[in-house]
Amino acid sequence: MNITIKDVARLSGVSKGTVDRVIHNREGVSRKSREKVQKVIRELGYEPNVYASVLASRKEYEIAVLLPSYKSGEFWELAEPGLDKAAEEASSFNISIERIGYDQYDLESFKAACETVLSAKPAGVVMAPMFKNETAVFASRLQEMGIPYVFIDSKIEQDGYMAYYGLPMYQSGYLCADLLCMGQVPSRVAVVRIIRDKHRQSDPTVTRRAGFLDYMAEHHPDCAIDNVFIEPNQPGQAARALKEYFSTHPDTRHIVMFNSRIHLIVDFLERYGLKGCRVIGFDNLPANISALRKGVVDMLVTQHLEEQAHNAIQSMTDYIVRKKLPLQRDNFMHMDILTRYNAD
Amino acid sequence: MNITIKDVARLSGVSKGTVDRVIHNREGVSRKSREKVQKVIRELGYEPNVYASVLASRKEYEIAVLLPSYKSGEFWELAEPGLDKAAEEASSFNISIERIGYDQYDLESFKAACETVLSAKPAGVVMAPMFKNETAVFASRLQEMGIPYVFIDSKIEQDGYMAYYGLPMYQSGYLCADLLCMGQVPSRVAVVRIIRDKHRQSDPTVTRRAGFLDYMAEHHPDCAIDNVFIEPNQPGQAARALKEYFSTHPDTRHIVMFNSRIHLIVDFLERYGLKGCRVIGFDNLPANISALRKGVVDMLVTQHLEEQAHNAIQSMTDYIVRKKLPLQRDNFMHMDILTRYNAD
DNA sequence: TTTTGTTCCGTGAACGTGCACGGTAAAGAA
DNA sequence: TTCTTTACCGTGCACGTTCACGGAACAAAA
Repeated sequence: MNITIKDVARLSGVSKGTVDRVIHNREGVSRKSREKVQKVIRELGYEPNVYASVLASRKEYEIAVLLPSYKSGEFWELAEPGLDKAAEEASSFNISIERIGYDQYDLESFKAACETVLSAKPAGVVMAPMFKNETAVFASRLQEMGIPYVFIDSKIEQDGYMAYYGLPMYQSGYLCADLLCMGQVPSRVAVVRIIRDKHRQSDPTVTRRAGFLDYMAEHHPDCAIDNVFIEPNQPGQAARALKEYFSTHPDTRHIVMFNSRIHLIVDFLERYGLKGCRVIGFDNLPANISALRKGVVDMLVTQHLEEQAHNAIQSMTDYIVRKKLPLQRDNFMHMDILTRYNAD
Repeated sequence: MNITIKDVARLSGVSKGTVDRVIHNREGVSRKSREKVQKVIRELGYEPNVYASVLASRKEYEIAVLLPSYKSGEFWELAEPGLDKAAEEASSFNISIERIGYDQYDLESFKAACETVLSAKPAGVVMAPMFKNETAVFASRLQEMGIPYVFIDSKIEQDGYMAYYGLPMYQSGYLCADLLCMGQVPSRVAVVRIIRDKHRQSDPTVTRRAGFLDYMAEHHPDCAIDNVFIEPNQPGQAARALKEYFSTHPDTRHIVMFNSRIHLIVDFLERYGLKGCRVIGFDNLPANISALRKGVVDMLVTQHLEEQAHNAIQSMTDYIVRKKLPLQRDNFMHMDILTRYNAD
């Protein structure tokens, strides 16, 4: 039924050992034999049996996953289920998943994490580029060592990555603006931002905000866009900042936040009781979902981080096991709109 | 490293042949040996190596997929990518996917398809129940023959199915109503329906409509709900029916359709040029997406049919290969909201 | 007693691949 | 000539299963 290495060997007039050498690009084969074998492989459309291969080779591989560490309920936790699932699938190929975390606000910790990864000499790396420059440096070092890597969430403008799985950030901002304006065109929008993010070099939310602002400029150029800065680590500060803002702009009825922390302002919204207010945030954190259910937040635009992680690792195992590159290098995944009625 | 059948055999004081017999519930093992082996397997946490197993067994399995046949661009075509993907994954386990189509409006063709499936004696069946009663009959016959089956899209109230992958129909109607009313509360809504569907016994859209009507009754009891019936096979008839409706109700500004055919009314909408109209439909057919892009349709509530198909087959192969039942029997998958800005 | 049957169980050859090992032939060196 | 080196290549075991085959032990029948 299926073509085996033996068939290839027979038709090439060599032994399966030689065919094996050709398949794995090992030395010890004459030019003539190599070409003949390659020809037969092409003609027969021979594909090695992955399972026999895994069974026979006792090699163990390691994929390093380099993502920001997180506290429970934070954005990056959403990747966890995808990593788990992928880890289970990969384990049957003798591939293990090694997770390395770092503080996404501390460049030094990122550098240290990179060193850890490099010294482990993994078979592949999955990462999210939080620091633009340092990621570029790290990427080129990986390339030198011949280690393939894939990006998730966002990517840096650079060649050499094997794949990218993420969502179109710009469009997500654009979409958010469209949803915000649906049915009731605002005259004034409050954009709540995190102070610490003001000076970050590479923040996906920057692109997202650009999409938002472009939509507003195109469709509702007269609408005023106000920034309200809050401090995530000081509970209560957010409420105060917002209270101050609303005391000077009592007619604002539209609020957005471009990062995953819309839940930080639910306390304020609940207590202050702004009615008829439309609130839109991003990402399906448990806290955000419950705000949605309560009706404090109207909509969430979400991505499937767990799917991104899963696909990333899957493409990596596919490469390790059968040297197959993914069909597309850049994979933009769909974004979902969540309301209280489809938050499940 | 890993526990093999040999380890189990050694510790049970029998040969690997006997262990194999125990694992596969074959006869020819004394009660004593069987219990001893089972005990050792439990204690060691032994799990058979799937790949060695597939390699050694030259058995071929077949999964029958029983879905309505479709023309290009119709709803059921959306399952195709998921079936393809699953077929490829399954093929490495010597499992092939056999697709059997039937006319979803013709009971006899469904019965014939069922017979085809039964006579093929597949290892498992994946199906969508279009005809309630006949599906129940078919299901019980499968059960007699010991063939497991899973439902996608919708299910019948009956025990014995292995799994179900679908979306919460009722909630999707509820959600649709919420989206329709967002920002601009309607006084009158036009529900466009297919004449042929009026007398169907089991139509998912019935449940969907119920969710919609409940929402409207709860939130906007004064809103009028009008039915407009159209005939899908007579192009032009839809436009005429709608024109007639709008001549008597010129103030209607909200239109919904609960099946996947919102694209049938784009011609009318474009030509008639109703402005400020909010139009919501279901399912991401290419024609619907393009209507979304054109701005004729405002929103689509969609399910991931291809994911449902994929999961269904995957759970079936998992059962065939390693006798593992899915974690959950009923799997409600998420519904997406699509606007022109996240239709990708 | 021998024969036949039954129940239980072990043996060993596959499945398709990877890889260590060793062997052969040709060419060059002594 | 004989020995060494080099380049190439085949052989055979291992991976963890499955399953056909046949053997052992015992009981029942002749």
